[in-house]
Amino acid sequence: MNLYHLRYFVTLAKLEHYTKAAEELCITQPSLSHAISLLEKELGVTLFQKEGRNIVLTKCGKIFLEKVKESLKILDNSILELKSISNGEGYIDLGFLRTLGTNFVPRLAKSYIENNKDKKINFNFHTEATTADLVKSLKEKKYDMIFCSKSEKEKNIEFIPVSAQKLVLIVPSNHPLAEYDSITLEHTLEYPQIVFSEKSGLRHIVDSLFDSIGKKPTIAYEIEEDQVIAGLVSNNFGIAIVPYMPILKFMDVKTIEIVSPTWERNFYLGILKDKALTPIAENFKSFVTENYILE
Amino acid sequence: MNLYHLRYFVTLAKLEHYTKAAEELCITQPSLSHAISLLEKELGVTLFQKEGRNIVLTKCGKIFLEKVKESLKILDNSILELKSISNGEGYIDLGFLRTLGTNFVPRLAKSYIENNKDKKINFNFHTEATTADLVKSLKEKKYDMIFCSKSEKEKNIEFIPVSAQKLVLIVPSNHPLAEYDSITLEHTLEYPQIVFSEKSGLRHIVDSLFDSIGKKPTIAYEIEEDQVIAGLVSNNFGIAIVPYMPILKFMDVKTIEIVSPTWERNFYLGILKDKALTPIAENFKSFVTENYILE
DNA sequence: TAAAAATACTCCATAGGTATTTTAT
DNA sequence: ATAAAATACCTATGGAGTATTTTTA
Repeated sequence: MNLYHLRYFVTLAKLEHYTKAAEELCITQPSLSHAISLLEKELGVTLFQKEGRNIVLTKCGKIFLEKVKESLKILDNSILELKSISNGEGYIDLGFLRTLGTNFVPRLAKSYIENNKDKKINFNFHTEATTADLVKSLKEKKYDMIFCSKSEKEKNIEFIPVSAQKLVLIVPSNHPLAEYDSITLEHTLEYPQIVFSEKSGLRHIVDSLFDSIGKKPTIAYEIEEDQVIAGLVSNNFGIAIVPYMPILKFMDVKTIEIVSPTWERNFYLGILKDKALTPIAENFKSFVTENYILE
Repeated sequence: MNLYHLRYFVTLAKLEHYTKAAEELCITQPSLSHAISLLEKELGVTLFQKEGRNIVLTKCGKIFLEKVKESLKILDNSILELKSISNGEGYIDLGFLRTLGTNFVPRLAKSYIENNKDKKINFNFHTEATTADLVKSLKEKKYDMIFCSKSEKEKNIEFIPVSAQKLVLIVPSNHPLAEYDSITLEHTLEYPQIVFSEKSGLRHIVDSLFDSIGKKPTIAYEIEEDQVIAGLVSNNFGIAIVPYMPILKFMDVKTIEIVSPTWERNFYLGILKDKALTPIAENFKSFVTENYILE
């Protein structure tokens, strides 16, 4: 038996005519005749019988036809899928730190999809709390690649620097601090602050920065979303310490660099060195390395 | 691509080891290696990658594996089914007159199944009201064969005589009529009779027999089941006219031939002359022709 | 007699084999 | 040094072709 023979069978069953089927299959009538008789011999049943000078499917032929069609359909769909994958379509399993999920990753994915509008591309987004967790999952092949911090000890993961995330102070544009371009954390203490809610990983980071200078800010509001915080700041609800994000340029807030204590978080694209990437993952990697912007 | 290649792929995916997989497949390692690389070339993606000195499935390999397994399972099951059919297993689509469904067909089918206990055999029973209907369906290939009356005009149907069904009178063994071996319908009139209920096709037949002599019997009971009628007769509830059936020999009733008016119904096994029968249908035909009993 | 399928044979593509090299532990 | 896979090359099976015969409307 042979895949071609099965396809011959399906076509012959459809047309119930050797000469026409052979023509459609681009083979000769005797070849088709021979192929089908081999199939019948192997199965031990007759699939077609003569009726006058034509042929018709037998009962066994009908039983077989149903299943062969079903089986070939699954196979052919899968082949098509793989061919589309080889053409750079398909999906990427992307793992990343939750903190990158609000801004960096969505923007990057959107931009990649827009740069490949002709292709069917999907992302499966997976977030985890720590780089260690991400690295573990990456090694288990759960993800094609991850966005995370650098882990020096992982020798078989390639870490490509992608983006540095800094903390900045944002204040309303009419605020007394708005005249500064840089500032120390100490100077923020006299104004009520809008901070990230306890749920956010960033809350912990900002808290420990204040701990490092042995002070606590006055909390005006606790909010989850960074953009909402920026919105409140621009409307005079307080000042806030947030990760730098491009959208701040377009909002009515003053963005001020924090010079002491400094905090900077560098992010990397992590890929298993010896793992064969799918074409789409390879493309995405190229896209990221060619377009990564250290803001 | 090739069915063998797909099977090679599944085995290799299972073992993730060329040498072992080649051994299990009874081919050499380079042949397997070559076959898989052909498959990869055709699909345009890599299915396996080296990991140390061994190999593992890639993401594409996993996607493909699922579908190939699914597809081959359907195909292999169907091949097995056809092989079992070629071995005389499977099912027979049997059409017959409703009147034969109470006795003749069930007994015959049961007997055939018992004669082929080693094989998985099933009957799909289909009843229709008239021989004309059955013949129509047979020609439409709805049935493998039918049990019906003879239709002389159907030249491309083979009618094999199978069983002649006669009407007989049954009376309790201590009944006055029990001394006779044959009788006319006229002589039954003076005793109350157990007759088939209106639902039964036989009621109509018996009624028209009485019509032909211009009389009506005294009805004691109306019953659907022929065996129940025989049971009532043996227990002195009345006498009855029923089709002859072998079980009467083993019941406490006297069976008396009706000599006037006579009624006999001959049944035939009808098979399309130019239709290829499945092995099981062929077997069943032989069984019927070798064992048909004209009682 | 003409249309269709089956049969007989011939040939070449390719699946699979043998020998060897490359790669990684 | 050894286990594993890849590569190069060769052989032979069987799938498909050509020519012809058989079947039936």
